[in-house]
Amino acid sequence: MAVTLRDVARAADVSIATASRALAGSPLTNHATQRHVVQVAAAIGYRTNTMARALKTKRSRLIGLTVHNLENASFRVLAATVQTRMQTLGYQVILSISSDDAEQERNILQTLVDHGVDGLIAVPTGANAAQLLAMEHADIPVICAVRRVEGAGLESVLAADMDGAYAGTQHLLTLGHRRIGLIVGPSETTSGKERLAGYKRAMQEAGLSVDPALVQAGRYAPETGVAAGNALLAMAEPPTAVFVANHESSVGMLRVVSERGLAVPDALSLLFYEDSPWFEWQRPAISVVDSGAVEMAHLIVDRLMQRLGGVANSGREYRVGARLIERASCQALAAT
Amino acid sequence: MAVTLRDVARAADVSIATASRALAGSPLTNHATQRHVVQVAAAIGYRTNTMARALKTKRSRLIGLTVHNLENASFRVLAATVQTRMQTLGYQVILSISSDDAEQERNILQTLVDHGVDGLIAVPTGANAAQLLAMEHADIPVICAVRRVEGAGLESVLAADMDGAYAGTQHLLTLGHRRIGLIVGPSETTSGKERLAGYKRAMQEAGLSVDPALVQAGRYAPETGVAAGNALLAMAEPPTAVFVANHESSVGMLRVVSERGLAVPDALSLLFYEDSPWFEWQRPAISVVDSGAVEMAHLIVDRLMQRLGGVANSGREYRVGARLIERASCQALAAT
DNA sequence: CTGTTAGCGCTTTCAC
DNA sequence: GTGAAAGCGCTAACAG
Repeated sequence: MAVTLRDVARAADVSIATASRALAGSPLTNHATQRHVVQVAAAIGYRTNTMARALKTKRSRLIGLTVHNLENASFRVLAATVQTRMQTLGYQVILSISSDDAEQERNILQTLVDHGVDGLIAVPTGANAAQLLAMEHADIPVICAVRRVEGAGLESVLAADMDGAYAGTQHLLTLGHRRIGLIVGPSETTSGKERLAGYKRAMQEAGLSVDPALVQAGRYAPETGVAAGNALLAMAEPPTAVFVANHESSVGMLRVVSERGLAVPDALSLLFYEDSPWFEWQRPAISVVDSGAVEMAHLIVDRLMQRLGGVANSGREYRVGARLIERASCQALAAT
Repeated sequence: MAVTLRDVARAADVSIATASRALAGSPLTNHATQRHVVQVAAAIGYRTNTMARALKTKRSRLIGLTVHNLENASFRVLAATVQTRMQTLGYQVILSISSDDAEQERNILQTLVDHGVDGLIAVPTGANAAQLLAMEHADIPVICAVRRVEGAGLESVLAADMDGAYAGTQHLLTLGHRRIGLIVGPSETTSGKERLAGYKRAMQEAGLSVDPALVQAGRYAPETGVAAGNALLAMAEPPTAVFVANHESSVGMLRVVSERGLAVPDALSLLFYEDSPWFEWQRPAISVVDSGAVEMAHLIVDRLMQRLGGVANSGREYRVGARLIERASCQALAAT
């Protein structure tokens, strides 16, 4: 059997209550006994039983983290960063993968509540607003990450997708490009919608009309990249630059470019979205609009810690600014 | 306050013990009362408090999972697969990232024990054998994944790296290649050592001597790929095929090939290790020796469930066979 | 088959 | 400042 507080108390010749206080560093303890107890505890290898403590205090020092998957770079970085930081803050994270499925998410949330998590960081599917709200109501702070839950008043930290797409498009515009292809996510998704809006805004501000044939929306998958890329490059008057604002389809686009033997950036400028180690090592290295997954993760942890510390739900939405990383895949359009 | 077993008992007009049994589906319960209790419990929204149960039963239905990072494809797949399957089996997973650091691993293991995990799946650093053994001793089964802990007698499921490298090399040999470059991991790592051994065995069986200049060992990082790739291709008599058995350096090698303008597979055959979506979408699609991360993950879960079910530690080492996936990057060497 | 009872190991009033 | 005692919500003997 493991050594319990009772053993510590006995060994230190104090009451179990005093032992508890001493270990908790309570201010109502004699400094000398305090040190003594701590020392004895260490000597006999005492470890406080988290289950017992959780049962008593209703604080498990566990937090839940749900993501759609671990393949997407943002989610992966989120998972790694959140777990690493929470660990140093004395919390453990229970990871769950929802596959962006509402039903699965529902089960996960229930289980997480059952396990008494103190807080939740969720990349939500968007479909379980009521349940998320119930958690908040049960004093379990929830922070939405990357995606938002419409009208639930939950704190969320998101990427500044509209600004990012705007900045990316503008970069291409500044380089002299006029026919700029866009490959983007489905318009049902927030990021798909917002990135498209950013692109349109930049185009319009530049006095350009948006050619519908130039914007290709599709699932976040490599296949989208090849279909959209081919559609774009097969046009009678193809774009001189393509902005792939759909991370997963980047590979697909890369394949199309290689199959068509197009030289980047001479024959075609390429700009991707969300950085990945691959892009930097690619030849030519790919310029990207990075959405700041690491920074988002940090902000998320900061927000959760505030909430865990007792700060009320601000219901606020935070945005982490995108950043343009110029590498070698975009070139000024040669003057005609 | 949440609804407790006491509330269920009261509402169903039975004792708290009977309620407990009924909910647990104990065979010592009248079928009618059983159903009644279950029904009442559902009606009033009862959820068993896992902390209380854990305190009593010493079973938390939590398992620990430690990986070096989430970037490596094998670890990532392991994490995703393990969590998904364990969830369906009624367990939650506490994820921890060790960064392949012995000290961090030590802290993590301690914390996991403190949280009362029922079992552990670890990609070990190899440095904390004693602690892992102590866990086994404390009736917490541990399964080592991907890496082994030397002489600890822990159950491990590993990739068949020697066989994989052998098969890969042989594939190239069969294609007529004689000068085959190898980029491999550090010889301090099991996989580095074993893959090198597999390569050597294949070469020797083919009656070829191993040219030391043809084998380049280095860290699992892109940089290794460019350094090693350049070293190989700058040789007076460069290899006609390169086997990159160091996953992380694949990108680096790809860059070198592209910078040198080498046509794959015409001028150089390329074979990678551990599959990644990128390889399939690359043009030409890259052939790989896949180490079967998904299969490993499943076997790991199976083993852990056995152990959790009471089966004793077999101390056995399992190997999941590698599989050659032929795509378009390897070509028969043109007859001279 | 069901109820009573005794804790699991800890925190936290409440007295002293 | 310290101790005694009362549970947190649950399971598991032990009786009946």
